[in-house]
Amino acid sequence: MAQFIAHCRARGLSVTPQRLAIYHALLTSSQHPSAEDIYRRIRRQHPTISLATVYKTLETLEQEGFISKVTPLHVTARYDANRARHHHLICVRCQAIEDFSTEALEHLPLPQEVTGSWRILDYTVQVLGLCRECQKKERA
Amino acid sequence: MAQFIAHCRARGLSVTPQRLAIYHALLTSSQHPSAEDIYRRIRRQHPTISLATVYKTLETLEQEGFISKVTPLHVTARYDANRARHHHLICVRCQAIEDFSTEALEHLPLPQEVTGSWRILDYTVQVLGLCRECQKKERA
DNA sequence: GTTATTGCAAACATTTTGCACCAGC
DNA sequence: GCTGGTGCAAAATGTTTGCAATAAC
Repeated sequence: MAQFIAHCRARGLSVTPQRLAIYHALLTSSQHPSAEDIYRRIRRQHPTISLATVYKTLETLEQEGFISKVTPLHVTARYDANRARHHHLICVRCQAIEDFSTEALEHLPLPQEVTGSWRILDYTVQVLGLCRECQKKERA
Repeated sequence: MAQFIAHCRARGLSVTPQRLAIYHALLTSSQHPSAEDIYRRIRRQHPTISLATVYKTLETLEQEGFISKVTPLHVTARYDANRARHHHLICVRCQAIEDFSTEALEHLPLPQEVTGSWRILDYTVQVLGLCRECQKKERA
């Protein structure tokens, strides 16, 4: 948390009670809360905080590399009729999704602690990166 | 497509032009369209179709196992302050998300065709399954 | 004092629902 | 004819934006 404050100072970001509370809520939660979850939790200490502030702060924290969205895709659902196991390349810039599949990822070694308690139905690898087009645009 | 029709008949699902068009649009698209994309594409042939029908049909197709959502998480964004590489166990029943990490998944062998054209920034494995609690409830 | 942040309200986008009409079986 | 599907409109949900008041620096 001291490191967080130092980082904010260094980057010219105000250190506000709201910002600290939001970051603290995320740090001390193991349940991948939604913006709404965080909002409800924080409201006890900060009764006037607004959901919009939570969203804005989460965006800032993500830009600064402190947190990440667990749903890296754009919010809108995307559908797929490809029924074979395959993985996704997701362009972080233009949101394009490309399939790939490879024998090398057919039988991932999931640890015993996972297979012991969960019943596994399926898995996919989500690779984040820049597609060929967006690499060009980044250089421009 | 013939197999699709046969499956619908066997399951007591009506074979409607709209349903066929939606499934066809998905089959012949490699770009993981959204509901809106499908809607716009189909409207040329079916000018009276509604977006609600597209959504309802997509849900049916998913239940029947013909398609899947590329965003398997619930629509709301979930956040994470864990900065180390880790993977997600997602319960398909209660939406819980649990982290796990293992040395075995630290350096996944991505194929040359991927690393050759995309600039890879990160990846995570998304495992879908039933958590311990929901396994119990399923049996009940 | 200046700049960034907050909190409100309103807008926006996506998805779901209720219901009357219609089509498939 | 019965059942399930469609299409419309309205509601619900999640997220973003504009802006004036306020707090951090």
